[in-house]
Formats: sequence, structure tokens, C-alpha cells
Amino acid sequence: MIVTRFAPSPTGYLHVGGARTALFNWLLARQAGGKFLLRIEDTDTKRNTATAADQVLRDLQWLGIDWDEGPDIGGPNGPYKQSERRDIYDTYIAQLIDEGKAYYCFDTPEELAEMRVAAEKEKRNNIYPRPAVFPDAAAVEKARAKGRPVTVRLAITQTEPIVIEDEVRGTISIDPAELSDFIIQKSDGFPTYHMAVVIDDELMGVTHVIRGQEHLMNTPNHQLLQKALGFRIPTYAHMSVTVSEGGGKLSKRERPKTLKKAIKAMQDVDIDALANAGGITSDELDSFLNGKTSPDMPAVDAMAALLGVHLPEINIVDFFRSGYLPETLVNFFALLGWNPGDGREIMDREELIQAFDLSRVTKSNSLFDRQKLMSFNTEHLKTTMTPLDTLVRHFRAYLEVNDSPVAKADDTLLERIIRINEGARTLEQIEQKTRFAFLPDEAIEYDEKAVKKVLLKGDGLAMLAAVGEALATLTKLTPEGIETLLRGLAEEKQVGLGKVAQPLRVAICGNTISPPIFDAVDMLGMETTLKRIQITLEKFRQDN
RNA sequence: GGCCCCAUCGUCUAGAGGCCUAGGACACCGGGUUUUCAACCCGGCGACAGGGGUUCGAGUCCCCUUGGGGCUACCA
Repeated sequence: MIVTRFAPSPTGYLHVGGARTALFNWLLARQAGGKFLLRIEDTDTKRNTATAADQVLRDLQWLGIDWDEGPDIGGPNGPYKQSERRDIYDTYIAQLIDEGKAYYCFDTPEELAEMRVAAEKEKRNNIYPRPAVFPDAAAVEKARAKGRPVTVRLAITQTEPIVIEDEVRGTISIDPAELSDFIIQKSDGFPTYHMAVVIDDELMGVTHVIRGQEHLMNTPNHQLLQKALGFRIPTYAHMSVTVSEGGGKLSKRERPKTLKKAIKAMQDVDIDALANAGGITSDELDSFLNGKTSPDMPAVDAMAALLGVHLPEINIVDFFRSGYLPETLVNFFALLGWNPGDGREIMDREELIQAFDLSRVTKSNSLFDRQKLMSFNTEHLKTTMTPLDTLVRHFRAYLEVNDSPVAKADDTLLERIIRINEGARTLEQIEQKTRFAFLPDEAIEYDEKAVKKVLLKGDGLAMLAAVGEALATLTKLTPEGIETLLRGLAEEKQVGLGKVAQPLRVAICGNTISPPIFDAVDMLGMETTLKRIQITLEKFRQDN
């Protein structure tokens, strides 16, 4: 049976790269009818945050990537948090030392740094000088007594090339002379990543390891470890990296960077109000703008929201908050470095699972193209692609996380809103086009350009008044009734429908962007529509 | 610097030596449809990084150059 896993280190939110790695592993397991496990790699006590692991789990759940064994649900080979598996690692480390395959070291960080610098100066690889005789228990005691750090390294004794059979890259051969004895146990007693990952993958029965290219050069070390411990070597697949439009890696630093640029480009920014919105002090904001520090993510998000600056989405939650569907992301990430080979692009989860094939994973790096993502979202937002009740569920979650007034709508109304906005690109767009119907009349903001063009130029206001009078004669409001009425009015006045509809649109929602006008009026209701026409008439007649 | 990986339109990619006059999608440009924004329909622009081989024949195989990426931690 095929067993894959996703093993994030809980240092923050799940980001694009992590999600893509998780997805490929999940896809392979699901398509093969195997198992997909989740394991938390929290051996770095300094970098891990308490809430990050939970957040990563939530992000995966939102994407619809489910797991068969994991820290929250357990499983036969738990625990699934590396910090809770210390005794297991200790046993194997002791075994390697007993067998003379690993040895203690007492170097200080400063000494190691010196070695590194020296190696670089001499333009050679930094290879750790293995002692002729390995330190014994007494030596360890002595070192500890002197306050020196105690670590354990694997002794690399192999001389034949290490061969990696990679499912996407083919056969790769590495000369072990290039490799240095590496640390398998840190001075704080925790295993290093290499040690923990090898033991866990063996014990948890992982058969296929799909991970980023950044791990390719770790693989020789892992295979050496597997050999030393008598473990099987799982099938490896190293996938390409997805880079940002800016060039480098898709980095979370892009968000503060974009915000900083935007603030600096603005003329009159109220620094105090901005700092306040972000929950930071003016001094902290100042330090940020001078490139010294960077506020945390919630602060960056809040300030961007205040200024109306759109930040590039990096973390999965960013995409959620921007109005993307999880179906879109799953589809899009799958196609970043893989394709079904038959030209299909827009696919749902089932189709992806059925078509997935490790042998069709691409070798070269790819660029994250947000425009194409947007286009994918447009497709998945159509009811022919995603069931309406699913869209409603996602839409409600979106509205709630963004505190939208549209959240007041019940599911039936939400369904209708989604239907009449067929063709929208994001949930955010639907929300913006619909919120006029959920705002109090006095909260409608009139777009200056729209007012000028539609109401003030020509006889827009007169037309609006006529529309108001005509609408008032209707006894019952239906989209069809409104359509008949407005079309009749346009014909009577010998003008196109636009001349009638546009002033009405501006009157009820303040700008020229709205759902189809008949639905828009119907949603608003007779009373509010007439009231807003009245308010608009009064407001702009006075101005003239 | 050392080691490793990669290289087709602006972007994601199809391409397993003759099906290639290099196909699709996004973007872009032009047109159509239209009550707005979208969506939708039609058309157009646009690539085998360069140089050597191998072969009757190379985008496809080999070598070199160039370019991009990764690793080079008591991070994962």
C-alpha cells in the first residue's frame, strides 16, 4: 500500500509551497487508495509557535486535504508530533553510537563557525574532521562538566557513490567524499531533522516521499542513515520550486514589503491613525518604514485594509480572505508542476485524484501567475463547476471572516446572489457588487465619476425621476416586471436601455457596477429603491 | 567557491527522433454580444537560450557555453 505524508514544521501559516507539497502527497495517496499522514516536525524549539500547528491543520482542512493519521486523530504509529517522540529517537541514536556508526562531538558554535570560514577561504567543502577514536562515555561526562555542548554525528564510511532513484528527476549519483559527518542529535537532546525524518518515515510505513527540491541534497544523508539503521529506502520524488513574480522564492516578506512601498508612495498618510489600526505604536511604524523592523502579520493586514492596499497572497489564509475558493487553489497548485497530459486544466478534486501520476510531474521551476489563478477562480465560481450549496458555504465563510454586511443574508438569498453574479472572478467581487443592498441608505457612497457621467451629464437626473415614477406604479416587484417596465420606458423615451438603467444603478448603489439591474432593484425592494432615488435626486439637484 | 538540479510563446505547459508549418490555457491586442462590471463568442500576436556533435532526419539523444534554481546550519 502506498503511504505518503506531509510533515510541516509549525513556524507559521501554511503557505503556497507547503500546500503544494501536501497536495501532491495527498493526490498520490488518494489516487492509489493508500494512506496520507500528517506529522508535525517540531524539533526546533526556538522557532515553533504554539498556535501554528493548529493553524496549518485548519488551512489543510479548508483546502479539503484530509489525512488518515495525524496529531489530532492519532493512528497506529503515533504520536504524530516529533516533540513527543524523544524516547524513540534516543533509542536509535544510542544504537548507532553502540555500533560505532555515530559519535559524540563537543564543538562550540564558535569553533564550528571558524571551521566553516576556513573551508570557504580555502575554497573547499566544509567537511567535519572525524576523530580517529570516538569519544567514550567518560569523555562525554568530562565535556559536560566543562560546560561544552554535546552533539552526535553520523560517521560516513561509505566510499561508493550514493545513488538516488528519484521519481521525477531520474537517477542522481553523489560522491560520498562530498559529504560531511552530520549532526543527528543536537546539544539540547533533540534529534536533527535528518534523524527524525528517517526514523518516522520508517516507523510510520511511509513508502513515498514527495518534497521540494530543497531537500534533494539532504537525500544522500537520509539514505546513509537508512542504511546505517537497516531501514528501507522509500521512493523519493523531488518536485520543482514555485517562485514569485518578483523573481525569488514566494516569501512571506512580500506582504510587508508591498505595504511599505504603498505607504511610501502615498502623500498624506496619517501615521498615528495607521499605527493605531495596526495595533502598533507610531515608533514601531516608523521603524518599519525605515526598513529596520517588520510588524507581525495581523498588523500588516490591518494597515493594508485601512489603506485599501491589496497585498500579494502568500499564505493559504490570504487567499481565503481575498475571496478565492479552495477548489481553485487545489486545482491551480496541482497544475504547478504537473498536468494530466490531455490538455485538461479546470478540474475538480475527483478528476485530479483520478488523473494524478507521479511520472507526469515537471522538473523545471514554475512562476506563480496570479492572473491565471484568477481565471481559474472564475471558472470554479461557476455553478456548472462547483455545486451551489458548496459555493454558499464558502461565500458565508468569506463574508464572516471579512465582517461583511452581506453576511446578514440567509442561505436562500446567498444562493441568489451567487447566481446573479455568475461570471464574477472572486467572492470579494461578488461581495462588493452586492453590499449596496445590505447597507443603510446613508452609507451609500457616490462614485464621483459615475455621478458626473451618468447623472449630471445629459438628462440623467430627469430620467431617474421618470424611472422612479414608473417604478412606483408597480404593485408587485419581480425581476421580470421591472425588466418589462424599464424596457417599456426606454422605448417610450426613444433611448437605449442603458440610458434608463445607469442612472437607476447609480442611485441605488452609488456607482456603475452592480449585478443585473432588474435583480438589483428586486433585491433592494420597492421602498428602499424609491427612497434612494429620492435621496439621489435631492442630493444632486441641490448641487446643480 | 564546491556539489546538485533545471532550460519550448510574457506565464503555466503539450511534445518520449519523422505525426511540428511546434498544440492548448492565462495574459495581451483587435472585433462581436451587452443595462454596468464581469462572463461569453470570433480573430490576432507570440517560443524550441547559444554553439558543436550523433542521425537520412533533432524541440526531442550527447557534449560545451550561457542563464535560472537549490544545498553548502546544533533550520526544517
